[in-house]
Amino acid sequence: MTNGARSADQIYDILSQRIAERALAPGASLTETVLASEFGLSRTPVREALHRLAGEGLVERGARRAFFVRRMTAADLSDLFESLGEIEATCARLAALRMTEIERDGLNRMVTEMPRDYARHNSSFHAAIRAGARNQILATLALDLERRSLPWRDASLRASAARVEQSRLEHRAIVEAVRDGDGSRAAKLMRSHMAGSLSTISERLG
Amino acid sequence: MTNGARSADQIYDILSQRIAERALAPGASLTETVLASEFGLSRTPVREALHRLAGEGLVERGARRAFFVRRMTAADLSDLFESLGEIEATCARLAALRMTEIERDGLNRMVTEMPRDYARHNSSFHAAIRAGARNQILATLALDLERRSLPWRDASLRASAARVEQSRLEHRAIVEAVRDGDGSRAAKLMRSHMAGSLSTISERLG
DNA sequence: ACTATAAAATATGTATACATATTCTGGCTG
DNA sequence: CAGCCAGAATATGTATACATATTTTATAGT
Repeated sequence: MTNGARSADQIYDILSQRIAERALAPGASLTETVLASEFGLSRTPVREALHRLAGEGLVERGARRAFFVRRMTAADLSDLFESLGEIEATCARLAALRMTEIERDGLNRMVTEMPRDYARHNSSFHAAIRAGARNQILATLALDLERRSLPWRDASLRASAARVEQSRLEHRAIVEAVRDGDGSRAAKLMRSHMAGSLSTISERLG
Repeated sequence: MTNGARSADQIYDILSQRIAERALAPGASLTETVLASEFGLSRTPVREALHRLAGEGLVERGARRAFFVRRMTAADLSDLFESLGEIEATCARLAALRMTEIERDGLNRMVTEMPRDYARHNSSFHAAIRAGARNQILATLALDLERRSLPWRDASLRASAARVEQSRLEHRAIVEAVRDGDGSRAAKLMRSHMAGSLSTISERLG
């Protein structure tokens, strides 16, 4: 995620990360010339990075066509989180139909062991499901939406120990459905798992 | 779809359409300088359009980082069509849960009348379902994937009268499920409807 | 003839200057 | 004082020149 020979790619990665971490807050302005001098480059690669971010919905344009970090309404956020949940659910359904026995066993081992780093574990779990779905495009869409949703997640909720335990239980239930080859149950469980994991930030919507 | 004040947008629209119509065949090279002189513009807006097309997967890069119209393997096509089908199915499920009575009645009228222009009718039908799903992001994803799949559809199949009649029946069944508020049935029917409508071109994959 | 190597060709990557469009500001006018 | 019009300010849009990277081609040596 962090490399690309071209300066434009590096700028894209850096800005993308800053937005995800909210080092660049929603509504912050991103002007080509300012960024160019900050990075010690010309406007050209900065411009390319900004257009790319705009195409992915992380950045918007307003007066004087200036770029700024996207502000989202509650409805926008709801749509975004729901979309991500639906796509992950679709992947779970397909994974239930398509994973090999070996993959199913691996997935099962993953959720029965006690994870040390939950964030990492969670990421691996979802990656395994997406891989099991055998559809590169759906996997890419899920990753894009996830990145797009990062600046809007409620970090405090993620950290909660109770929430982590709850998530572990949900993961296990999903894996059980996958092992049974029960696609629609896997999808349903994944949908509600995502709905619970993703939570909007009610205050300061941008 | 055809307007945008900026030259870069116009170039994007034109190239996008040419690729969809296969006026630019898969594998055709798109060099910035050639296109620039063809459009009577400089490389800058052409460059922007090409990068945007590349980001959407219509165009790829190869030797010398040159751009060319994307070639797809059978597996790529299968993933693309499946993704589109799954997202439309998701929209159908949500529409079954969320459409108003008025919308359901409108949808029902749409599929009981005999359409004069089937392509137009089909497009309206899917648009209505997407609108009923009440999720702007899913709707946009569906439109993007549809545009991306256009160059690869088998036109001969679409024209078939038998196929049109079959589609009409499938539309009616979907509407029935939507009217019943039966989301999972609507999704299932939409999924198989899409699988039947979209067909890969086995010869000349690019 | 074949291989290695260096130079040319070719396409994009980047920098910079200028064009254009839109907002903001200030002063004029009613 | 309100409203409007002109011009400055500001940000992106476009054009063009130059840099860089990679592939092709030509050539020399064995």
